[in-house]
Amino acid sequence: MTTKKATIKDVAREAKVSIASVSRVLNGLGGVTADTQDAVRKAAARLHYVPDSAARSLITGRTHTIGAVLPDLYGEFFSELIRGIDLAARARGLHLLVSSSHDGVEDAAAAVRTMRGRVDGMIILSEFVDGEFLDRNLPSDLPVVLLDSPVDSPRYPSINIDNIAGAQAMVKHLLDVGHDSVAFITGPAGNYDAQEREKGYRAAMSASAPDAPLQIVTGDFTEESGYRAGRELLALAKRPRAVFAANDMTAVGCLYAFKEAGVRVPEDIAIAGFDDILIARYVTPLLSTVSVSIADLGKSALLLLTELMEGKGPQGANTRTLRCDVVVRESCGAHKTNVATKQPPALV
Amino acid sequence: MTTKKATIKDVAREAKVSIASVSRVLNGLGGVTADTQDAVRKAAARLHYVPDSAARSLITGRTHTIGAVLPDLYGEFFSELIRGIDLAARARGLHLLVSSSHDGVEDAAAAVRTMRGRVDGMIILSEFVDGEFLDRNLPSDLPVVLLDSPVDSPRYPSINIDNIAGAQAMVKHLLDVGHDSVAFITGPAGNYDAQEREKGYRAAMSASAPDAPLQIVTGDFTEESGYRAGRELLALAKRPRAVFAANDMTAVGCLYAFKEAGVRVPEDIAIAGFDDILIARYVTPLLSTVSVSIADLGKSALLLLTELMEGKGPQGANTRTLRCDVVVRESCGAHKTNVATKQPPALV
DNA sequence: CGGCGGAACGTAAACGTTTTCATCGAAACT
DNA sequence: AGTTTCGATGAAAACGTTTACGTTCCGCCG
Repeated sequence: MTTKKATIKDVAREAKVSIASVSRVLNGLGGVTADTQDAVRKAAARLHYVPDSAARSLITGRTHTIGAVLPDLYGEFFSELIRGIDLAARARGLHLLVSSSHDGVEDAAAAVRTMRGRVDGMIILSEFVDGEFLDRNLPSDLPVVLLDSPVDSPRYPSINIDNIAGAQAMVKHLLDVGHDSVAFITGPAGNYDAQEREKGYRAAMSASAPDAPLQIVTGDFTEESGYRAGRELLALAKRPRAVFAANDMTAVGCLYAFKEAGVRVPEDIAIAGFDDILIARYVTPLLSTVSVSIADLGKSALLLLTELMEGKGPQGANTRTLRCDVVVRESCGAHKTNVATKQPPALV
Repeated sequence: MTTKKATIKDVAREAKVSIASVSRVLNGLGGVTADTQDAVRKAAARLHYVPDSAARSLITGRTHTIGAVLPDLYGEFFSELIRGIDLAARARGLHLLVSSSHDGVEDAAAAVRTMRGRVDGMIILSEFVDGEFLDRNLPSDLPVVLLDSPVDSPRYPSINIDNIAGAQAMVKHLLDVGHDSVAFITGPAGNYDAQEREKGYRAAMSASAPDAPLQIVTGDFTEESGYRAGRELLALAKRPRAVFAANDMTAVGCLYAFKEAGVRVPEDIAIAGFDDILIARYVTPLLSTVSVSIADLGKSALLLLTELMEGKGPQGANTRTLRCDVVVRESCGAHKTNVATKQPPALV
């Protein structure tokens, strides 16, 4: 329809006012007669005027865009995380610039740097970033919120999942149900979440079953590693009564190993995971796990970021923690109270 | 570290040259002595200079950003789609601005409009858009690629999944295996994909089993609707030998309905779905389905978009179609000759 | 030796806004 | 009525780039 793109000058001419007045009207700054407002609005509509965001950014220094840096976009976790961020961002009129799939620290640095100047703030979830990394790659005045990061610096507030408490609660649950020995399948060596979950396992064991031996086999968050770990556990002289895996995919792999060997779950060995991925509701038996409200994580992150962007320093603690909940299904061998949990997640 | 943000002027002063030369060097335009180049590069590095993208966009009219408009970000499909787009975009040095979760046509229009001027091109997947919608909400010179859309306009090229062929192939497979009657569970009434898949079903039936009755029950892509549809099918006087569901979630719901009723799958009734979601590999029996390379869809879309952005009109047809493949697992009751080897190592 | 072409580089205009400042008239005090 | 105050408005500067256009200088050919 529009032949060329209309600028603020065109609108001013059309409305027979100055460009300053047009700007005032369109930004709702006040100090303009109702008549002028009307004239400007009409003219703008007539010309299909849309303010040029580049010019606006140039002079105001704000982009109304926030950046999300993630290690990947695939999988439930990131998918839902970014959805939570996007929803909260749109509610505030902010755009979302995403960047993912960083193979190494250099790749991540490049991603972060190219976002510089294009965003008003960033939400970063990456194993590669630490305080020094940020100091080096970002302007000191750019608000940043870290997700799921061990960094504890006053300059960079972070929001973490309460892995320790969640893991601890699940292991305690397994013990309470009557499983006197609980083994643990670890996650990748360097992974922060995995380390925290192991801490929770150790804490629960030493608190509730100080005499039971600690049985720990290594995994790496993949289903395959869970399968291997399952076979390893079966080969043990003294089999554990229950297994707590660092995440759900590992638990599922372990489950298949047991099934294959004819070991019944949960009658012979109980299994529990962490994350509450969708699959947990579709395997047989239904997988007990620890659930995290990932969308909430994204939303909280964006909220904190906007506070930062509005100049409010991080109020209160600079590290917030997100609660997680034990979800009892079938695989942990507890009484089958709530089977209704296999419903798909209709809405959030 | 840096006290203030350095501008091109600062670099020019530091290197004792003009800003024009700085620009030339940094953009690799040539016409500059090796000496000057060196001086500029050194100065820029010393000051941690990063060009202001807003100023650059203002004068060049390019943002090096592409926008992705999706109905949602949740679920495997969108998750992987956006990942494919992001990967391809980064490979070309383009940024990705996402916008999702549009409840209605007005919401979508607002999203599309606010992106105007912030992006060099857009990839749109939305049931709300048609040619008229785009004409109304977008500048006529903005390159756009439509995904999975019935719009067939020379101005707006689109990339579609070959739903018809995929559905047709799957239904033919079910018939070939020996199931003489195949029922169909539909998707949401207005959904384009769902309609195409139904067409495929009808085509296969009339081609390979013209005498068999068409048994069609309605669903809406949700697991619950599949469950209801399953019960409906069981109540039928003449039960079908096989069921083809418009998507995997529906198929899974149907599967549960059968299981609950003591009907064996695939011995009593075979089931097949569409999409090849992750869950298809975890239900019992393993779900046969039609797989689509979603990441490829995203990648193709971005490729086409970049061609458009570089001025090349849509070469060849303005509608491209992406192939899909029948994945034979257990639920369709075929002989387990070709158990695809791309499965996770779990259940064998 | 004079003019000429071209390479290297600088000056300044342009991009489309926001915002400060000045101007002007009218309303509101004394 | 004179002065002040204030609200509405416009002119112009500023934001940080890219780029068209000059300028300078050098080597080269006639």
